[in-house]
Amino acid sequence: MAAVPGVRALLSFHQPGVLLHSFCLTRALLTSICYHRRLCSTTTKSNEPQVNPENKSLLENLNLMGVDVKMARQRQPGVLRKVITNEQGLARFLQGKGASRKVIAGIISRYPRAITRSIDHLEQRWEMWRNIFQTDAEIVSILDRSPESFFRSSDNGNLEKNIAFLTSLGLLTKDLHRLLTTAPRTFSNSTELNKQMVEFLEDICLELGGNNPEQFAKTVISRNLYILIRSTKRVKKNIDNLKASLKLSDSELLALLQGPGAEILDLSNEYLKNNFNTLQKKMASLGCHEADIKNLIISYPMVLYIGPDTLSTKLDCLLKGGITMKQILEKPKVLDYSTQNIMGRIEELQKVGYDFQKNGINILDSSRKRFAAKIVKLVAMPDD
DNA sequence: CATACCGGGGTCTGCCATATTC
DNA sequence: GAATATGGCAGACCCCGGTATG
Repeated sequence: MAAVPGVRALLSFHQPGVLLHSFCLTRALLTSICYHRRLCSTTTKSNEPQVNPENKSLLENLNLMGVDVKMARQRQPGVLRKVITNEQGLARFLQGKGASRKVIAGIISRYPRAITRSIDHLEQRWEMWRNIFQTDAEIVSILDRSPESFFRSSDNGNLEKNIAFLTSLGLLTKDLHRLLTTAPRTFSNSTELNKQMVEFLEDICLELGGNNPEQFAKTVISRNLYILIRSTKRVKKNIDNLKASLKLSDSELLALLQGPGAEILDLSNEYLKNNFNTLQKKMASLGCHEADIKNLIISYPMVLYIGPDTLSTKLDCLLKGGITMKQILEKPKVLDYSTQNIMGRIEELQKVGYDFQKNGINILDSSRKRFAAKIVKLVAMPDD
């Protein structure tokens, strides 16, 4: 089917003609001279070309396709020196899936090795992705977003094993869909690597006295879709740090990890530690006790996800609006909303004379729709 | 009926370093 | 020994609504 035009394109664009050949020699010579000039102080070796020349017809081809060749060269220089490539086939293939010229050019610019994949390979891989996605368009949008996720591995067998493995964990198609959408790299990991993370999570569960490690791993993964593209080293360090800095018991930690705590496990170690320290300082300066900090983090670990600056301005914004730290500690979910959103709401509420002390702050933790509806009512009946 | 509680959902790559393969 | 394959890293929230409850 599509393989035929692919092959034709391949042939028509890479005929090793005489002109091309002589160019290659010149190019090779120049490259070799440059190479030696740069390294002459340390090298006194042969005059054979050390680096193959770039494939001129390939470069022309890519230029015609609108590929950013400079970018491609910077990322994967070796690809541009290959004699046989499949850029035309790839382009046709992707076009057939609904990708625009611009998207295709962007894909090749950012991940040049894509043009080394055969049509058969592409079709097979696409089919496997299509088992999880409803439409080609969804896949195209992910390739546009992150070409590397799709093209980095040439091992379709491994992809198949990954899908089988993830399914065997009890993840449903719906979960796989979310996983592949959010963290497509997971599927290009070696199955071994994914297994390591799952086993690591299961071990953690057992160490902490849990009795359903499989369920634990599954829960953590579906709560934090990035887990599988992080190193076990990183996740382990975060868990250790949380345990130590919060002085958690095993069962407390277990509950935290399979609960809302899963969401912060993939953060970089330094970032998480740093956020913890700033939060601690900030809260201490606001008169909170150590227990308050622990409670806050256990009930709302996402507070550690928020960067120091954001968190600081957000808290200040709430306090300035007449809300107390005690209220925030009781309803930490208000911190979920953007500072801008909170600020706007506080302003609107002040206009209608809303009393946070009397009515609480739950109103800040509601959807736009609900908030707007509430405001309408408050305007109509400002007293109650 | 309004609100409080609670859980779910979207989204997140592009680069560098090292290992492996050809 | 090059090109490829794979692992790892830093980066850094916000929003919605079903449903129990009172």
